[in-house]
Amino acid sequence: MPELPEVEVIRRDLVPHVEGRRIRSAKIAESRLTRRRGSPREVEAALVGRRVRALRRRGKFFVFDLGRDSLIVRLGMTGQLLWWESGDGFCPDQHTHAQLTFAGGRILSYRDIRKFGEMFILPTASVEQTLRLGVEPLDPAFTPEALRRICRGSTRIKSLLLDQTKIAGIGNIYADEALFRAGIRPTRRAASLRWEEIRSLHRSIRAVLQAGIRHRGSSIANYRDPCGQPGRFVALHRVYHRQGKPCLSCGTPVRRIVLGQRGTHFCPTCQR
DNA sequence: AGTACGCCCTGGCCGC
DNA sequence: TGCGGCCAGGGCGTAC
Repeated sequence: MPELPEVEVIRRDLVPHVEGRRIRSAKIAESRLTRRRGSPREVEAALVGRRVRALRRRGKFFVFDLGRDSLIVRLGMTGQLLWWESGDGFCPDQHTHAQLTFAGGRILSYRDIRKFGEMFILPTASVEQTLRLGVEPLDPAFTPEALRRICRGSTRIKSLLLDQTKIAGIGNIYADEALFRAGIRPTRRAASLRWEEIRSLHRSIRAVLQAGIRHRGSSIANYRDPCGQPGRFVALHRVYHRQGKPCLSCGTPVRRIVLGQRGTHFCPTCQR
């Protein structure tokens, strides 16, 4: 399940390969991929012959800047971007739904078992307004004050962390991990957080995302980097998928509840 | 405005 | 061994 850290790791791995390189051919074999906007043929046509000027990230989205247009890719639950060339072992299978061949012959494949991901073209100038994403949590603009402004209303703090229009890039894993590190129960109403708790949560969000990047992401099931390698951060999870196991701080069994249709993990002793 | 629920989709797992 | 049924869950649409 790629969240901000996984997308950032993939982006950094791909930048030296794709930036400045021209797309020689494009094949999109699964029409579901382009469901948000355009058709596979239209997306292919917008890609062929274009040069990747920059590869950026916005929340959980990749933004391939092609000049006037940008290619937007979101991995959903099981999407993978794989960088390879013929002869190095990778073999496209029935889950490989798109393939971009770059000048020089190397290939960027999009593989996605559950097809929750998507791929579409936007005019570069309208990317920001179309994606409608909140603040980047690793950007200097994300201050404790900014978090406090977001923490309004009666929504539960975990649901708020998952709301991409408020903060971009946090998913289920990093939300649970950030709340544990901040000692805040996921069911707390956002507006009830005290200033000290907001500052602590702000620190925790940034720390957990940076740790995720440092350890090359969390591989629960399907996450792989562009070379097919899993991330290591899962070994450092303190609550996520640890239900029933002792809390690493106090020994209380980690509890799992469902909140906003999401599995939610927390320590009932450490998180108040 | 917040929350619940169904939908998309498939592999993995459980029970029989 | 095999098969039906359920579950995971990001984001979106719909309903209350």
